[in-house]
Amino acid sequence: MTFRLATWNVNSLKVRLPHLTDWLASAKPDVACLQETKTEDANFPVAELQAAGYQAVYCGQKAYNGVAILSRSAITEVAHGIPDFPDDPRRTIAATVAGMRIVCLYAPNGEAPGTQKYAYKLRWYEALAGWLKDELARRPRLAVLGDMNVAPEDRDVHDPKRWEGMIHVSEPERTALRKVVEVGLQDALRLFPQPEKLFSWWDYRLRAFQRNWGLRIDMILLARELAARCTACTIDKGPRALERPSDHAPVIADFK
DNA sequence: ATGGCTTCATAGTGAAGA
Repeated sequence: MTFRLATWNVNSLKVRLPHLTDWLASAKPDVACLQETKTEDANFPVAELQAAGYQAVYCGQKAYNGVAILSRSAITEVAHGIPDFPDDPRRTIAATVAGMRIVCLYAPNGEAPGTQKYAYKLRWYEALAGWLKDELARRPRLAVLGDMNVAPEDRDVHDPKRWEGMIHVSEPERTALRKVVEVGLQDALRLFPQPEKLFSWWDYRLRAFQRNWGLRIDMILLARELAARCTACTIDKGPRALERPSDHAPVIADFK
């Protein structure tokens, strides 16, 4: 039996619903984690996704943030927020699907080094690492998917010199992400040989997508047991090339 | 490349994203 996990920052579920349902029909993920739904729970498109074959758990708000987990099979043990972290909870949702613990994340943007939002991003990451360490100890079949808002290495940046020290690339952010990975996770994309210049986000401006001026900030992180079963990890640039796209592309991982 | 979109909340523009 094979299994497909995916993550996609849709940048407004309302605007992107046609792209999402088309993509679900073609990519056929068993589980899809969504970020930046920007949708209050009362307005979540439950019926449309049900018609597409997916049940959903979600936690959203008006205008900003919002996360969801879609699944073809039953979703249980839903949890919101990072335990013991006094934060608005609409950046994380976790659930159990098919014996796997799925954590869906929308990491803070951070604005720029030196700002309050940047300090909050680093605090959020520290709390995340603590939570995931406990989660992994309790649930070894752990998969963490989402928009991490950090490009982990220079090869994940189209122009590292240009981006040096900037938001998404600064050393404190990279250290913060590395501490999350080091609780016992592996970056699924790097389990396999990949082409160079592989990104998951491109600025809306300046025809950045056409020029492949991007960053790899969306990822799938796997506990050892799941990494051992992972057969492929790819970034699906298809939806980014459509009219009125999300600025992010989906990341997909396959399992045997 | 030094911002030149896009979204949302609004009812003019401004905030925020990355």
